[in-house]
Amino acid sequence: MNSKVTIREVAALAGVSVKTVSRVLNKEPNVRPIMQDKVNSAVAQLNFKPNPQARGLRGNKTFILTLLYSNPNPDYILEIQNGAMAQGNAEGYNLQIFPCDHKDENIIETIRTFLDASPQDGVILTLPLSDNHQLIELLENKDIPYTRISPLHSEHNSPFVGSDDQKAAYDMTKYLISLGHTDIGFIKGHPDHSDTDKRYAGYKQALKEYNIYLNEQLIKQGLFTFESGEDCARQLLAQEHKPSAIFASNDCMAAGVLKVSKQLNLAVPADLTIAGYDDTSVSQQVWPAITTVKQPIHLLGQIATQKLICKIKQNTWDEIKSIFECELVIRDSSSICKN
Amino acid sequence: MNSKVTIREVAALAGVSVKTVSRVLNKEPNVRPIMQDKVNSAVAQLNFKPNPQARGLRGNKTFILTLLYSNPNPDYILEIQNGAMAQGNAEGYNLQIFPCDHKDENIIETIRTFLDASPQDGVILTLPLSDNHQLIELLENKDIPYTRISPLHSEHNSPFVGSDDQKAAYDMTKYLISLGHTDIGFIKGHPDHSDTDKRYAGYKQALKEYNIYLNEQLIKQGLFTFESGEDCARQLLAQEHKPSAIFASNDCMAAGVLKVSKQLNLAVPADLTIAGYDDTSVSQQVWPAITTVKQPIHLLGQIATQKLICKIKQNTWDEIKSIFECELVIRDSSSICKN
DNA sequence: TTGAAAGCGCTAACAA
DNA sequence: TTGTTAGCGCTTTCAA
Repeated sequence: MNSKVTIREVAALAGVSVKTVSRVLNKEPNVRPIMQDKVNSAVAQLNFKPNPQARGLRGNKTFILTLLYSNPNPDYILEIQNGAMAQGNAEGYNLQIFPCDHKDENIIETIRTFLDASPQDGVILTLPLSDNHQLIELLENKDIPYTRISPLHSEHNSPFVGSDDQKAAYDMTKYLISLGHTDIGFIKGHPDHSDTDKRYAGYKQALKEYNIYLNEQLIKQGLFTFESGEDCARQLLAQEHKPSAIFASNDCMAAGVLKVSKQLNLAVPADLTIAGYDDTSVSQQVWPAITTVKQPIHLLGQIATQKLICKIKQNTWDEIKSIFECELVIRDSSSICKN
Repeated sequence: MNSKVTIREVAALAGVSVKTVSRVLNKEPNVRPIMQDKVNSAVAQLNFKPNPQARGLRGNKTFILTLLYSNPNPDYILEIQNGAMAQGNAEGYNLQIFPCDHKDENIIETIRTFLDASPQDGVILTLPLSDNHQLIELLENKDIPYTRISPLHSEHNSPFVGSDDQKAAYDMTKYLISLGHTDIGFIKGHPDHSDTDKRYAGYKQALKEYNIYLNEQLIKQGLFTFESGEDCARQLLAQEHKPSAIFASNDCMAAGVLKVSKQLNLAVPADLTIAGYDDTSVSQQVWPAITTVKQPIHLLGQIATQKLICKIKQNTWDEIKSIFECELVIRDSSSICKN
């Protein structure tokens, strides 16, 4: 399927041995500049592209990275994917995907089969797979390099990236407090996602800092789905002591809150301030648009990939972890508390 | 990175030649069942997985399919991707992705470079790339098998899949007419997408069938974006002769229409019926939820992949094209015309 | 600094 | 029906 030019033809045209061509291609030392020029011009003239399969076969490399995901949020995944692709491509790697279902009991076996059948140089894990211990053990046992995006803990000295969810949730809560809200409902995310705890921690931290009593009645357990957002909102708004603001752990759930508010004839933001998390398209496309937190998702995908490639090549020293700041995106669903 | 067991070890354990192992692995004829059993048990015992790279190098195959996309709709892409993955995986192929930007002037060069550097067995094209003639020529010249999803025309006898957009838009328009609407605004999609024309044709077809005059004032050119939906809605609703229903060519734009209606204090669906297209998450997460058209996206990805693999293997005869029906998803944004 | 030859794991061609 | 041998395109010995 690829161009038919081989290293032998390049060598012939350049008047050198194949090994010299190989050396130039791989930027190995100990080649005289004159030779390099000869080779480079032959390469250019023939439009030669080394065959990655052959390279891989010999060197046990594939130049393929795999993104493993099991996440219902397409905006998130696609942005991670694009970030990973951008970085990988820049460094000569291609990106393979493997969608899986983290609720599947046999997920580990499925992934094991996949890994056995599809050689790759490394794997990128997204939530909630980043926190799957069995999966991590599998990768460790198989000695496959991997990076994780937004895991809860560091493990086995493997590189990871994340965004400072706790700080972002803290900032958002502080922002809501600055608007005069003190009865701030909070909808937690899915218990399987480590993000859930970090966001909740940020919320608590802000309340504590401002000496606001943590009212358990205002905390509801969501599942990151629209429906769970609705349910929690109904519970929160049915209580005697209603919150004047609700901070949902993601945009989907915030959209659910918005729907319920409208059904209950609560004006947003006049009667109820709503905040979400993730800055997904839905947060912009509802009305009023939802105030939210924007994670640097593209960057997470990019840096995760960079770290992975570093680990694969083992040739440059790299920080094991990188945590990035999020930013608040203030939209129309939040305003000063009228009480 | 893969298991270290080679075909030679299997041959040794089974007491046969490597070629016989190879024959069994590839299900070639002319091997006695006794031999097959020997080989199979040795394979199982050693947990042998043939190395795809080596296989590929010899047979000039990679068992990798590439999904080329340049589409701002993450819900759509991810669903295509999952469908393609499901099918590919079932047939022993892996899926690689290559996101690109169809507005980039150098897109063809970018793709050419990618194709040269990354061997693959075939390529899947999504809109709007499915209609890019230069790209198709490139693939034809390089003799790389490809399938296209939802292209406007058939070309070079290459397989494609699509959904019957015209019929779906026709059905939706008919449904709106059945509710008593006659002044039905229509917001077209991006002119670069072939879907745009098909959906518009369906709209016109229904009007014609019901002898409803096609009022050019009610037709607006959108761009598939939320903002363009807003703009078109503002134009439509500022006119003296307002539509009682608006059919937007996708959900994003329909969400824009919904926003504008609310800003203009028009109740939906009481004062204005809204319909979208695509059944993306936003259509479910706004309130009221938007009546829309659901394409069998997963299936499109799946069948496109199936056809591609057929073409690669050239061993089974397969219909060059498959067109699937869409279904209407009636939600809360549509109701009987009160006039 | 350069090159010849061996071989990565597999399959195609040919021979037995 | 089965096995032997060559070689896919590249990189890695190891020798010059």
